[in-house]
Amino acid sequence: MSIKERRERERAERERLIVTAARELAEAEGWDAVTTRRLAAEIEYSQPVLYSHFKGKDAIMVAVAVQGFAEMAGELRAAGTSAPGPREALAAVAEAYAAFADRRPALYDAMFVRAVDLPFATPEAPAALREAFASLHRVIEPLAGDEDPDALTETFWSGLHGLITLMRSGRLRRESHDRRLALLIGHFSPPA
Amino acid sequence: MSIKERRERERAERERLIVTAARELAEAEGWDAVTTRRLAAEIEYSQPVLYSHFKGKDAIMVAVAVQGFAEMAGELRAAGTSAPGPREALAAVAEAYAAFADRRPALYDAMFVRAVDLPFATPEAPAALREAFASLHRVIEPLAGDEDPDALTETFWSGLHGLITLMRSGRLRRESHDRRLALLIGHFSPPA
DNA sequence: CTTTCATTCCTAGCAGCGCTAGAAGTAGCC
DNA sequence: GGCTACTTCTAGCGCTGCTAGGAATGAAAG
Repeated sequence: MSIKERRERERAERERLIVTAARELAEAEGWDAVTTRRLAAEIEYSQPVLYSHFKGKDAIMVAVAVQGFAEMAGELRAAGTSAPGPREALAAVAEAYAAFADRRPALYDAMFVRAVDLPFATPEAPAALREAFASLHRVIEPLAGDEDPDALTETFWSGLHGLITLMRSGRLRRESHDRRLALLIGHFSPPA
Repeated sequence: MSIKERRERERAERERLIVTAARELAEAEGWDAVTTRRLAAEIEYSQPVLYSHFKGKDAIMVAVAVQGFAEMAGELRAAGTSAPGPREALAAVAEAYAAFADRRPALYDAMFVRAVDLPFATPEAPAALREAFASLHRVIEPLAGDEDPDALTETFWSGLHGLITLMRSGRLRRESHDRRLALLIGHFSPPA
């Protein structure tokens, strides 16, 4: 049995290598630069090897996205707990979200813009994704009043996502990002 | 001179034909189906003809997007004027925006998701685009209070855009769209 | 009416893409 | 050492956006 185990270990190792290479290539040059040929060269195997691990290029992007969810969940969680009041907590999590998107644009793309073969608003969604959403939910809920906390969280999230994607595509000026973010936060916080 | 004029007229006609064909193909089957070969076949000319009118495929998408801005501007303007109060006006325009995006997903994509070779937050932006934005601005301004109306409009717009894109990519459940939209509107309206 | 010339347009092809069939090589087992 | 099963590679398919170079067209000149 030990031979088989070793092989499975090596296989898993190579799978990690693929995901890491894809992520690094995407972060360095964008997802358009991540072609199956480039990726194969990077891991020093031939192209078809990729397809013995993943169904296709999209599946590789999904794997990268899942890594991203885990990281984001950690950062949002940290941001949410170290705040004095509910209003500050919301601001901290929102800013952490925006900072993550800004620091890891390619990762954010894989998570929220490109890959779609991923269950989102269901219990089958990846645990890390549900956890990241929960961090948002946790800081929204105390401010929900008589409103539906789930829908409110989704709405606030949409606001963040819109700010980020429109800014990144050059449709919103970067200079006024902080002002817009503050406005969004303000409009989802109690009236002072 | 008349011969040259006739030719220019025919050329302009063919250019319209290209844009229309691209738009119809995109709306029927999505932008992935709009290949230069498909498009050339649709207008019954060879591929290179497209490149004598447009720099590339992206430029064709930009032309389609500009058409979209004009239509959206008209619809938003109409929605904004036929409302009794400022709160209702905001709701009407927001719903018109969401309805447009829902009815013409491919067009919305060209306008706000894909094509990027287009000046946005500057005076050089297409007139129709600035007009569409102005319709949003017009209904936000009365509700701005002491806040910056420009930044507030951009923030509200981001909220709409986020709702739409996240829903369309399957990341938000369609059933609760109305509830989210109402929450967004409510949080940018006076406290009752 | 024919020839010249400029313009328009098409055929053919390049380099790249995601993906896959089938051959070649490698490793474990008897 | 020889057989078997698995792994990995080479080669290629059909597609993409885009372009060079030649063929056809039609207006102007003799």
